[in-house]
Amino acid sequence: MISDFLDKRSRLVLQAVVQSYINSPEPVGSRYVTKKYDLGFSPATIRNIMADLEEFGFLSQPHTSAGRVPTDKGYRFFVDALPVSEEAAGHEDISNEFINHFTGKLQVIKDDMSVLFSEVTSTLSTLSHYVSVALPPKPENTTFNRMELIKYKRNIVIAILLTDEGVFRNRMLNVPEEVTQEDLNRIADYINVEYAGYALDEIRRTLVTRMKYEKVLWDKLVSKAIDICEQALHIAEDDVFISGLYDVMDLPDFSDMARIKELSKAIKDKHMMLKLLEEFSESEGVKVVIGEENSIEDLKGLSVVTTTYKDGERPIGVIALIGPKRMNYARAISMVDVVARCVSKTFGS
Amino acid sequence: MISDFLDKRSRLVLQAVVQSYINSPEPVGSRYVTKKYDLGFSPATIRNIMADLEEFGFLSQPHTSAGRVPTDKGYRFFVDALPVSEEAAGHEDISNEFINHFTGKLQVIKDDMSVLFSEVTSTLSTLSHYVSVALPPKPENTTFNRMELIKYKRNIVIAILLTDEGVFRNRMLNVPEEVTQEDLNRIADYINVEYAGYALDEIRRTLVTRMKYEKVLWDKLVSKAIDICEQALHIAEDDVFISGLYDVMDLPDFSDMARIKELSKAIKDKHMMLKLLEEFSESEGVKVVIGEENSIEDLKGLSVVTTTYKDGERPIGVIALIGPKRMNYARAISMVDVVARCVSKTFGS
DNA sequence: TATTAGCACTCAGGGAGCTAGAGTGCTAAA
DNA sequence: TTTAGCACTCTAGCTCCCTGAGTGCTAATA
Repeated sequence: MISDFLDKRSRLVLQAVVQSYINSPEPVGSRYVTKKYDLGFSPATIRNIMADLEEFGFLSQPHTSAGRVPTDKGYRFFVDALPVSEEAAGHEDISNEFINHFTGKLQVIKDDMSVLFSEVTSTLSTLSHYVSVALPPKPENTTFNRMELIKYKRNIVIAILLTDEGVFRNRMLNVPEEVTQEDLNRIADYINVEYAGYALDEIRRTLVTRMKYEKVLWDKLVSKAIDICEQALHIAEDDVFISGLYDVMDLPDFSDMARIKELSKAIKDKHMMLKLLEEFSESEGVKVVIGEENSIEDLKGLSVVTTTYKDGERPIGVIALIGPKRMNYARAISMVDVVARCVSKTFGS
Repeated sequence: MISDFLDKRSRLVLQAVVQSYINSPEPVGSRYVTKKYDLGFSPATIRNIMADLEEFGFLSQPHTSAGRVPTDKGYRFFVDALPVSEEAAGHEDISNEFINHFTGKLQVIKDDMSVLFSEVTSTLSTLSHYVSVALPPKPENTTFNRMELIKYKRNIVIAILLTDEGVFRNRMLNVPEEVTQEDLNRIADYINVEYAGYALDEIRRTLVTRMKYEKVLWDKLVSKAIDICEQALHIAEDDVFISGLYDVMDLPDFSDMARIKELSKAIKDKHMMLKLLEEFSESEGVKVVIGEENSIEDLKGLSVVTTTYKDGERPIGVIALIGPKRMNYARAISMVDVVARCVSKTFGS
């Protein structure tokens, strides 16, 4: 445990330094700490403590005559020491009014996943000034409701996949010969009876073997219909919602091109984002990943705050904020948390 | 006509300067022109010509001892003087191989507008290194095919709007009382008979008055169904596809934060983009808008190259590239043109 | 008369040198 | 154990200066 190494005094100083650096990204000097945070020590004492903290790896100096800057380890300590109680965590600046308003807004657009999550990410990034990312419900947690096949033109069929969560996807299928709407109804009925109530990924597991039989029993159209299920089973890259590159440009951390380029490179690769968020798709509560702790190379200079939203008790998708390591963790955590709760409420109803 | 003012010599020099500045964004000196472009004159002569060109407003000097830089008027001359013949316009660097490959790719994904246009914009921005924007087919040019109403859960109905172009939109409707699938079929049949074959915007025009009657004749559900049509009639802001902010960061023109911020601000406002592109939605062929010619404030420092794609002969949507004023117009024009042709081909088939 | 060589002039950009100030570590005193 | 004092370090910003690229003008040239 970190607190084994650090006495109370050191912890206070460390927290003061991190807090100050989060407030404004300038190396923190000993004098500044004594002035701003009334710890009851002289600069000299603070200097000694800071030297110790540096030795332990919590702080570092950009150069000899500069103040101290937190290391990843320093941020980690700071985050772990944040008050965890629901209400104390900084929710106060996110009013109940907002929660009600936002939940109401989501309620209206909940039938369209893409609108819903665009709204979620854009709200989150506008409020936080960090980049926000969201993943729609995972197929593992999505239950097949039924499929509808509609004859569209001569040899084109539209297939619509419905799930209990309301997520649905549609595809156009080219069918070789002409089929009647009655045929289509029969095929859809067959599939619906077979698969209703299964989770999409359960279906996927049995799909490959089944398809061979189906192909024999029915015509090609059935296998095409099943194909759609298959397609709906994977979260596509397009399903990663990202917003806030513009908002982030206001932060001093991204005032030079190199950092912005780095960040946009990271979030441009939606596949990578997907991988990142999936790591956290099962976890409960808000998780914070700081700098080098990140498994993704391009994010090692940044921090990520993630949480899951739920359908009832089951986490079904992920919401995250990506910002500089010196991000306002308390605020980011509470924002992600509040928004996830709103989304959960929307799915619950 | 500009060529009235300028003799051949001046035009050659002007073109050389613009070309050179497009190749690399450094003020062009007289000596450089003589070295690089063999016009058969000494630097002194070039200097005289350049001084004239500056007087006419085609060139300007960042400061006295620097070379010349094109003004908007200079670019305009350059663009107008570009060879217009199809093949000479620089298509050679976009191979037939690419066209075939790309058209094939579009063919596969053409049933999903959002995938289609994401592909179009991302391809275009990756190839050109400029920001690319696209607008899906406009409702004026979209013909109502039919609507399907599917009972989903107890009091939720899914409505699906089909058009001849294959664009369709779906919405969930809350219905107050329980309705049967038969009811829904009857309602859909009614709407389909009434509106089949009309352009979506024609429907919109008659909608308001009709709705009052329908409401009396049928129940609320009908008006909800018509509501969906209404919703589908407008191009929503979400329907503007934009890509390439990352690609553009490699250009020296956007090597400082201010420019990038400006650009992202401009393209963040999708509503504005929509307005911009709609200006060109009826025009034939490729249009170029340079700097101050732009009606949108945030784009006055940039250039826009737009064209339309067609369904048969009718232009139905817009594709554009946004880049620095010193963009490679020849290349941008031919790229936009080629891609629009590919898209047109996809709609035609 | 049109072109060019020559020349004086201008100005941005970059490097050298300097200073101010913030911050440190160490030592010795409280 | 804490603190005051002090010498030391290093960056950021400033000025000064110089270089080089490029100009405009004038006079010579074809």
